[in-house]
Amino acid sequence: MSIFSGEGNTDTILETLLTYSALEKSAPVQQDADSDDFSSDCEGNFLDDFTDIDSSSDTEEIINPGSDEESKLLYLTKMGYSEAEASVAMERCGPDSSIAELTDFICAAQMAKAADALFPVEDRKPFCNGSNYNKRRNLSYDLWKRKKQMKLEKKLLNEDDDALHLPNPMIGFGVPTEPDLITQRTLPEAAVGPPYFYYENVALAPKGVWSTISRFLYDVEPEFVDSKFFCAAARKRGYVHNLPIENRFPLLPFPPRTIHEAFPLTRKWWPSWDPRTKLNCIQTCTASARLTERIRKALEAYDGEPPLNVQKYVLDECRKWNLVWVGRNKVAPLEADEVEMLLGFPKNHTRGGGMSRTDRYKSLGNSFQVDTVAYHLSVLKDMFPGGINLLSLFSGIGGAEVALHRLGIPLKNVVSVEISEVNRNIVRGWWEQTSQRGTLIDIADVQELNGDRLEQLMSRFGGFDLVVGGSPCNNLAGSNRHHRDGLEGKESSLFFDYCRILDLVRCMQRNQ
DNA sequence: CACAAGATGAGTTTCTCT
DNA sequence: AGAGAAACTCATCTTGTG
Repeated sequence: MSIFSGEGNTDTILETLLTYSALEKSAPVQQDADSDDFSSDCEGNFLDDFTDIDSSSDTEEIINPGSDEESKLLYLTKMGYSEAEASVAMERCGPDSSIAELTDFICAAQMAKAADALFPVEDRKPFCNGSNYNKRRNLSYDLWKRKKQMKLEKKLLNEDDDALHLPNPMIGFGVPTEPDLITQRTLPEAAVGPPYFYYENVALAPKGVWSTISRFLYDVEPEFVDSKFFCAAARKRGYVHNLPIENRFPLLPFPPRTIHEAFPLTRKWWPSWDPRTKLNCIQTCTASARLTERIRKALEAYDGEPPLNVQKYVLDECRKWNLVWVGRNKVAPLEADEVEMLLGFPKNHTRGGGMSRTDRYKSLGNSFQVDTVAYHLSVLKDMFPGGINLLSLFSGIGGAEVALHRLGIPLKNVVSVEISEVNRNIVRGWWEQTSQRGTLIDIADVQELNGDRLEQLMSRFGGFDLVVGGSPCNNLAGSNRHHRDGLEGKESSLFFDYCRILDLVRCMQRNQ
């Protein structure tokens, strides 16, 4: 079994990583904080380190004892990498590879297999070779053994990263409506700004994804928050940021927090057997007219309450498609402007500008919940009374910009990177409509934002105060039947561009 | 071509019931 | 506790229509 599972995107990721590590600073993936630049001084340390390692303990195969290869192997294992990882890396990178190249390779490999890191043992197929009696006799034993092994691994895994378990209730360090509030945390030293950064993605990503994200973002513990504590719709998201968490304040007025408050007219038609008070997560697709018609017909056949099986069918569909009651036996999907309101955007924010109805739902479904994000960003208001310079990656329809604006934090200079032209139009339109006095620069492709371009922008603005980004979730989201490939997926791997750019900004800002 | 509708589960967490 | 059921999820691909 190869560490690279053959998905074509790993090359690109590797490339990104290599440019990223070429910055000659401590890579955030690096586990040992004490070795800042191991590529230059590791050579001298080889033999010293070599002596105090018990080389016979866990080596399965000895390759040329005393050779350069083995020294590297030991060095890597001492750095905390497994022996398997180290030897694969050496095999792939060749005998003359430096330690830096090897660690780069390993971290790319770890990343590439993050999704299936759950059960790293090779496929056990207890009866792969035909059908003899003995094998059949062993079947139940094998199954039992396998089950036991799985249980054990699960247990180990759980104990291993229980720091990344989703909190229940999902309130992160706190939300305005709940009493439990954490106001103190200690950030890893490497994470302390400037600039401040704020990264977002779906909370329910495949296993291992969030620990990878956290590892790449200076080991900052993600804050998992469900936006149902801020509005009438659920939205479970993880946020990794280095902002202070004391003295946060919410946007006012509070948005409606139940379906009935948000849509008072639905109350009249809401059947008693539909217990929902919150909507589910707003997604990118919406129910068709024909589905609502099917539901109407299913209900029409009954005078009073429909039988339980019909209730269940209707409720399941309502939950799946976020339908609300708009008439007798009539359900309907949310209108786009209603979604805008739920997510905290101004009405008609996504209207016009070349947006089709489908586009509108898609852009909204991919966006921030403004009140949630604003609550986290609110701490910036007192710190930057004169306004901030913002670097906004994967801006979408400008959730971060809207949040800061609604908080009353002036936007001095905003560099916004967004691939979709209609989305850029939306943000541009909003920018002009709200009479912003700062400068908005939009860039289509993150790849365009290389060191030179950043240097040019930063010298013009004097650096960035905040780097915001919610990288694509396509390959992480549960709704994706086809390519839920994890962080190495085609779109979701852009996360590593967020890291690359954030790192560049931090590095340049520090050296100015 | 643009747009809309319909078909397409799995992976995880959370709830429920012994 | 723990096994099984239920609930939930920032989606993609193909087809139809104008």
